[in-house]
Amino acid sequence: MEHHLISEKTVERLILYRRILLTIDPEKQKNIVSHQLALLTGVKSPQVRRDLMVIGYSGSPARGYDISSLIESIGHFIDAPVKQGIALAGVGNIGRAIIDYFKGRRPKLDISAIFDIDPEKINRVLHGCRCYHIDQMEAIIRAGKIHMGIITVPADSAQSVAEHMIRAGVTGILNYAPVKLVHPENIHVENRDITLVIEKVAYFSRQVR
Amino acid sequence: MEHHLISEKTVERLILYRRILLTIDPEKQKNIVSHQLALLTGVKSPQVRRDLMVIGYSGSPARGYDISSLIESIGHFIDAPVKQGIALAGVGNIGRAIIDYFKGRRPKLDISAIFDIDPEKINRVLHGCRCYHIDQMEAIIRAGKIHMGIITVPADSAQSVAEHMIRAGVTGILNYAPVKLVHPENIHVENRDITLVIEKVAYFSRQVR
DNA sequence: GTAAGTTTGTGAAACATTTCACAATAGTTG
DNA sequence: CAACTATTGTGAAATGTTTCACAAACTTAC
Ligand SMILES: NC(=O)c1ccc[n+]([C@@H]2O[C@H](COP(=O)([O-])OP(=O)(O)OC[C@H]3O[C@@H](n4cnc5c(N)ncnc54)[C@H](O)[C@@H]3O)[C@@H](O)[C@H]2O)c1
Ligand SMILES: NC(=O)c1ccc[n+]([C@@H]2O[C@H](COP(=O)([O-])OP(=O)(O)OC[C@H]3O[C@@H](n4cnc5c(N)ncnc54)[C@H](O)[C@@H]3O)[C@@H](O)[C@H]2O)c1
Repeated sequence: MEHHLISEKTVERLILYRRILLTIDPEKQKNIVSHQLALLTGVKSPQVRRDLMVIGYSGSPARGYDISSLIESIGHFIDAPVKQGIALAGVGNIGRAIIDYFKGRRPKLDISAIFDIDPEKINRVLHGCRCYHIDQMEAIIRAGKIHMGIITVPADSAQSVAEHMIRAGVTGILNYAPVKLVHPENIHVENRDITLVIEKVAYFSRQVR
Repeated sequence: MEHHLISEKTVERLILYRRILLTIDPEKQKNIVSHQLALLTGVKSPQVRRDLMVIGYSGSPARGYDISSLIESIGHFIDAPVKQGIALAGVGNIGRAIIDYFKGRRPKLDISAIFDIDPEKINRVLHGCRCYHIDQMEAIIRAGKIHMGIITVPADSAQSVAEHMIRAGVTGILNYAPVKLVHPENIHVENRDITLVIEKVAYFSRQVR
């Protein structure tokens, strides 16, 4: 299978398509046409067709796409072949919200190791996940063959936590701290800076009027 | 003033530039060259220059940009002329994390009205903000001339909450619920879907190896 | 005061992504 | 089974974004 030249945007949309397709009752509807999937996801229909072309999925003219096999094809493309563990550092407000919310939501992904420095949290089990001291992180990530990390520590610890994660073999990081992480360019880093996005939406809310 | 043709990406970067510039001690450094700002923010230097060109800010050859006047120029461009109120609906895990975290962080932006349906929360003051029943939202948004909303309610209430917000005059929405909101196209909607971004980073973490 | 050394500002090129538009194709109907 | 309809798959165009590359401009040093 040949997936390297696929854009981030396409990956995001594929994930979105699957999410929407999963909400459709398979008893009620077996097929979907590009125009309807477009409507449900807020993209244009040629875009939907192009994205599905990218993963080599073919529909049928005049009948559209078979929902269940499309879900499966997207899964083949997007999902890990086996369950993939995720490490999370910083069990504070957002850290806890994410752990709580994400638990059990994607069958192939699991926040399987969480870390903090607060003695109150260490060794306690939160949402079914035991919290370890950050000093144990490298060893546990290595042992668990974990390749993705979520950073929800305060800004001034984020770079150091990222370096430990990368040293232990993490290749994808989701960073909630409002700092630009310095990292090797082969590491995928996604920043979710809440202050930044609030400012952005505030800006556009004023342009619109 | 002429700002309509400015791209979302440029706006995001401008906000980022300002954030970084604000961390520089004005006693120690008065000027900055595009190359350094690029390094600190992780973009390329021609991109920095182009972005500043877009807002009509000029530097000086051989000396770069004056940090304090650049901060001010970005502020002129990005910030509301007066303090702008923000409404937040759904005072649960992420809702509370955002309220708590954002309080006082941007001088021109204030989460000034929060809403829920849980009787335990209504009329209580959380992080200095009184929580009202969602039924009062339209009236309060209208009265407060609020133009931006944050949605952190469960997925099945998100569309209805969005419609109330829009009806009351909101033109920009930051949506954390994992649903595609249906909305008039002049409304700016930004989706922050945590499950989606976790899946995305997990995907790329596997491509990288 | 001029030469050397930087850095900006920006047209133009390169690259990326989206959208158009239509031939090919499958299904449906009489 | 032929005509009609609807939808796919996809080259090509359009649009959007980033990067290059270099003249013009300012600073510094001698
Ligand atoms: N809450 C939000 O909505 C929000 C929004 C934007 C950004 N952020 C960012 O996310 C991060 C966390 O925010 P929060 O509100 O959850 O903060 P928080 O203070 O509630 O949680 C931080 C947690 O990290 C732990 N910690 C501190 N240093 C650590 C280290 N070196 N290693 C491991 N754990 C460590 C603390 O003990 C605490 O449990 C911060 O960087 C913050 O800027 C939060
Ligand atoms: N916690 C996360 O990390 C996370 C991640 C991704 C998405 N989300 C999404 O964010 C939303 C909130 O998540 P959460 O974890 O904070 O959930 P939560 O259950 O902790 O909070 C939801 C809050 O909304 C209130 N609410 C319910 N219906 C309402 C209505 N009609 N009007 C106003 N308030 C109402 C509830 O009383 C509760 O206080 C959900 O849509 C969830 O899917 C959360």
